[in-house]
Amino acid sequence: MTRLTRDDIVVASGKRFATYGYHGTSMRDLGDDLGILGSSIYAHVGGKHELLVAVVERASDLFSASAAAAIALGGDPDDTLKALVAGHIDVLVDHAAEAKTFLNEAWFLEESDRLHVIQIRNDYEAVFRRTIQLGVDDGTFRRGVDVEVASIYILSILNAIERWFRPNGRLDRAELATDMHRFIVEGLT
Amino acid sequence: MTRLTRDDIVVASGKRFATYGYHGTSMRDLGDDLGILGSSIYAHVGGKHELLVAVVERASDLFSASAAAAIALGGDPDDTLKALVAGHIDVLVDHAAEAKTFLNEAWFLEESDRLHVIQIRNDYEAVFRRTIQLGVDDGTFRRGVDVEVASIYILSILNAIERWFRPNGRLDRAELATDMHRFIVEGLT
DNA sequence: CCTACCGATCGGTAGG
DNA sequence: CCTACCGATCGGTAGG
Repeated sequence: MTRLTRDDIVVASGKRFATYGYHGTSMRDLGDDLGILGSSIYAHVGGKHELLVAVVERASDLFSASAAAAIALGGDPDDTLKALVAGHIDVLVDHAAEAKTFLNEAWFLEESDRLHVIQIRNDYEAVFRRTIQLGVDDGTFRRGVDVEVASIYILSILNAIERWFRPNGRLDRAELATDMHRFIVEGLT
Repeated sequence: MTRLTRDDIVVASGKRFATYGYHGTSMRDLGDDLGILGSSIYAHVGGKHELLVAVVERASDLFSASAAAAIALGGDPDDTLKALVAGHIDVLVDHAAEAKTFLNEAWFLEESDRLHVIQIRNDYEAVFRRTIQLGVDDGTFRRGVDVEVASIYILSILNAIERWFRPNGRLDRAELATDMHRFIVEGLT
């Protein structure tokens, strides 16, 4: 047994926060997961809230990087949309705990940290909005689409993945991305 | 000041649970909201978990009633879908606290209550699945739609409403229902 | 519904 | 990272 790093503790925090919530997790619970005492965690971090900040920050970095990568790919608006959908799924599947904590527990951050997260989420959503707007402008998507609301619908479908998708289920992530993109573009008809 | 009823306490619990979560709510917080002591709540209920059960039960009754009403309306699958969407929006808007608690905190119910809620959610989702399947069968919706996944997408969009929709915002609930139905049926194109 | 509590657990600290 | 704690708060109860 080698010594734990701050990273180990942040990873374990993410798992606990994702499953039981920030308020449903005690420092002693966390210590149990790590094989140390709850009080020993304070050798690595200043407090419980700092762990929430660290977990949420990881997730927001991943989402931001995904959006940047989708833009960097180039292509028409529909290509960008495809990349945004696949990238979002990747983050949710590969970093489920951090993403769940980001989506569900960020509300419990202290004021300034919470505002910062809202800012990052808004920047991320703006990439979706701009992509759809470009698609409406060039005729890829239909005129009259409410760009703002459509972006929310798309992100709603994407974010809900953490509530039902299991990597070893009937669909793999590539099939999910394809099916979801088709639903977003064509709907039920 | 007249005496409080059990109902008053359940309503206040829903609001607290929706905003701060079950674990983020103490009996003393609840008492403060109601103008009584936390310990006085035990004159009306057996325990904190009982309040969560009561709040979640209200929401599940409302969702079940909405699905039953949509079915009772009759009409073709697309009419039923419209009614399901509008009914779900009504529950989320008119009973926001209970619905949020149902969607986000039911996980913290005790085993048997949690399984019961999962059963009710599954029955509710089954109404969506059957409606879409009927639409695929009669040609209203396209062949090849993954009925199970499409139902999840639709419910994802619907459930996320509690995270962004404000009744006094740019859209009213009728506009939202119309826009959402169109997005579900036609997508972006 | 309040008074007056209870034991358990919470986040966190001093010192090693 | 542990020992040995701390004050605060938790869900809950007995008795009125």
